[in-house]
Amino acid sequence: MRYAESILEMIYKSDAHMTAEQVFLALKQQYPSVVLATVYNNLNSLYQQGKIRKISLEGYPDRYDKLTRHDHLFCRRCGKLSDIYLSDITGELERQIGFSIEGYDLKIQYFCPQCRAEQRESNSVYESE
Amino acid sequence: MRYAESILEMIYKSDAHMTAEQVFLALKQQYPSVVLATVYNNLNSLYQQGKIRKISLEGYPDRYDKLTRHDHLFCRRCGKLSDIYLSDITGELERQIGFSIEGYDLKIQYFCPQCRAEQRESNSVYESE
DNA sequence: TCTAGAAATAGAATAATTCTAAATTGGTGG
DNA sequence: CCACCAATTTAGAATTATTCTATTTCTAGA
Repeated sequence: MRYAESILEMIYKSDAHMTAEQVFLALKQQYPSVVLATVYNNLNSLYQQGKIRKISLEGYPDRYDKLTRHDHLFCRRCGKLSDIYLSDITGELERQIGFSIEGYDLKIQYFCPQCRAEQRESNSVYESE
Repeated sequence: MRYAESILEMIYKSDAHMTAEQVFLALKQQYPSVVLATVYNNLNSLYQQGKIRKISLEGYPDRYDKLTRHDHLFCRRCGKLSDIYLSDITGELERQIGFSIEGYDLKIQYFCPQCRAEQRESNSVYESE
């Protein structure tokens, strides 16, 4: 795992929700010989060890994220993902469920301001269902 | 949208978190001429109209689900997805965030009892990190 | 009945991810 | 210092899910 440390650091320093491809491109700057499959190997291994998060978004490639507690806003229209810091509900969940959990992903669906505006526009012309 | 009603009904009657492929196979029983692309078209259109949920799981194809409020338990090891009924926190989220949302997906990561057992087994032989 | 628009079909294309096999690396004991 | 082993990386093929394009079929209204 020659690259695991660099990848981990990269993910923790950024809040860009990087895809494997993006991690690959960034890593390539430092290690030009690295290939995409290696990045996938490393990311999967880090994920399995529970050192990073993996975020699946419908219609977009998987993204990797730090474990640092935070939640996500996901725009249903343009797919934009942003961080939002809400209080940690792990304890509450465990109490309700009755056993311990590894964590949770809270993805809040909304329409970002921009998409909201564009939607209003199109509605004013044709009244869609 | 000849099939939209059937698909919607199928999703609402089942709690199997069906993939597009599974919906396709089930629909084929009734309409042998239907093709997978049509199922994708219908599912996407239903999703865009906000009539069904789409669940993305890392490493598995997308699944479709009813809107009926419920949350998910996702086994980090075997990928099994099960429903869990926790109280609706939409109002609370909106209050914390300050604007209205379309909904939310709460995916709780855990190790299911079976995987928990298997993990204990392997740990008893080799102490892994 | 004719026409237009919407949806379905067929199958090719794309994109993300995994897999396989071979080469490389790093560490260990002789 | 060398040989060996296991783990990792590399290269590129393969797989899988999903979308796209072009063509055909369907349906409702003129």
